Amino acid sequence: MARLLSNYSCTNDMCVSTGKALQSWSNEGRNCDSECSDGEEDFYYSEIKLNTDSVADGLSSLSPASPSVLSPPPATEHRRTETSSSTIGAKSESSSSTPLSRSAPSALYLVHADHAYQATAPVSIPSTSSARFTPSSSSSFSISWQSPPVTFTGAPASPTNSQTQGFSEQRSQTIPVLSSLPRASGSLSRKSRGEGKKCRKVYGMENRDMWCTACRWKKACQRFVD
DNA sequence: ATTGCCGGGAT
DNA sequence: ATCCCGGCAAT
Repeated sequence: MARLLSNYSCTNDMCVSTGKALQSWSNEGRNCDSECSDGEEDFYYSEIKLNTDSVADGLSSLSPASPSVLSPPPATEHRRTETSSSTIGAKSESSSSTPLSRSAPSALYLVHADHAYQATAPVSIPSTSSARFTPSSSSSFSISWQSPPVTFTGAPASPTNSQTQGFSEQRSQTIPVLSSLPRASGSLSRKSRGEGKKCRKVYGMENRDMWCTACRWKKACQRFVD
């Protein structure tokens, strides 16, 4: 984590802020929370689908120098561009959008991490894709997360086609179900506290910048609501 | 030891 | 209002 931070903030000289490296980092990560809180999931999901394919492709052909596929500038740009439009806009932009960033190890690492989470979390949702997207094969990359975040929320009635559906849709479906039936299962209701995995567990400490706002603030998680 | 989150503090 | 952490309970 330490190295991550150091790489992260000081990679470009945008860490002008004195000791607030960590903070600026987390903020920089994604600030579109107020507006994207809802579209957030959507955004992720779509990106994921796309990335999954890209990754797969990249893996199969994996050219030594094909960042265009593995680390699509748009994706990265998406997250950072807006943020910096106020003060460090010029700075960060120039440093992050320049070809240099692509060759910069830190940048690469960063991108990898991003993809890792993006690819893993959602990827584990579908059961079919996992067949060809085995963890072992992905290990060649840098993905090493826990598997399936999703789950039993709809376990009893899992058959729901929550595969192609939008994330938000899936949720709206899941919630009602959850509130209407599973609450009473005596055997299964043995979880008094941490119901499912929350942002922290799913994304991990190193990706703190993609937790839901509440989780970042140590408040009750609002993404994986119980 | 880790995780989720209340209560409270800082801006 | 936004952002974060100390510290606790539950695990």
